[in-house]
Amino acid sequence: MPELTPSDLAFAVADPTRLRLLMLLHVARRELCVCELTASLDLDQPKISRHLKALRERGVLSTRRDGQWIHYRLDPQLPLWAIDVLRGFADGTTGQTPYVDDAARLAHAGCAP
Amino acid sequence: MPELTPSDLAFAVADPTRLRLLMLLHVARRELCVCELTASLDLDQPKISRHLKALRERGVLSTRRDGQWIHYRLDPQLPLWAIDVLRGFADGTTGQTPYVDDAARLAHAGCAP
DNA sequence: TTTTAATATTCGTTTTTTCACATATATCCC
DNA sequence: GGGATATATGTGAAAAAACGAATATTAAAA
Repeated sequence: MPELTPSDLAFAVADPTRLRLLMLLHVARRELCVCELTASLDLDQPKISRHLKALRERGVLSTRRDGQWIHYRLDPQLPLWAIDVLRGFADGTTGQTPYVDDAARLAHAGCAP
Repeated sequence: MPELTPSDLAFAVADPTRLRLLMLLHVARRELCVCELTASLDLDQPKISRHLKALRERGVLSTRRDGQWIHYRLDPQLPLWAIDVLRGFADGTTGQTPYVDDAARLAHAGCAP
């Protein structure tokens, strides 16, 4: 587990797709599988997987395997300052496009185990 | 003045030099001129100016001309969520390299008007 | 054991971003 | 006006990042 640096988190949020993933995981307040994330953002699966890998490698997300599903969540060991940063971004994105629509699609995504 | 979006702020912090500039302005809690910023980060002036321009164009920083000096500060109209994000990053960088050294050099930078 | 579903990775390309270096602008002071 | 200081910008080249499409891996189910 690499130590999370501010630059790591900055890189994490700098890409639009990664920011959407993080905001969705933050507002959902639970782990989500790749198919839920793919359905919510309405993007192709390899693209989602590649960004998830970048987030996991830098220690922002952690995973749990459950059969053929892999569940992603915000790393439970995130330092407090990182949680504060994510909450700040969440405040800035509430009510905005495309984050609202992502959350709406998640509510109807019927692919989880 | 463009509206600051979360993606704008994410881009702002994503580059190491820009993050150092923002952290320095945040901890200094006052406007700083380009020569102070250049001396504190110990980087060449065109590089600093270029990053400052990017930050100003996206609404993160604002400027005040004072003769031949141009003073940069965190835009006083930053939304609350953006201030929270910057404070989070500031918490994550306190005591770390190179941010500590930047602040130390600022204390001895004798170039301001 | 073949098939199906979920997820990950490889590869070559394109786009984006950053950089160094030179030069330009602007202001002040003489 | 001419020199000195502070700051900004123009220009390619180099580096980094993201991409689409095809394919590989893994586990469950039939």
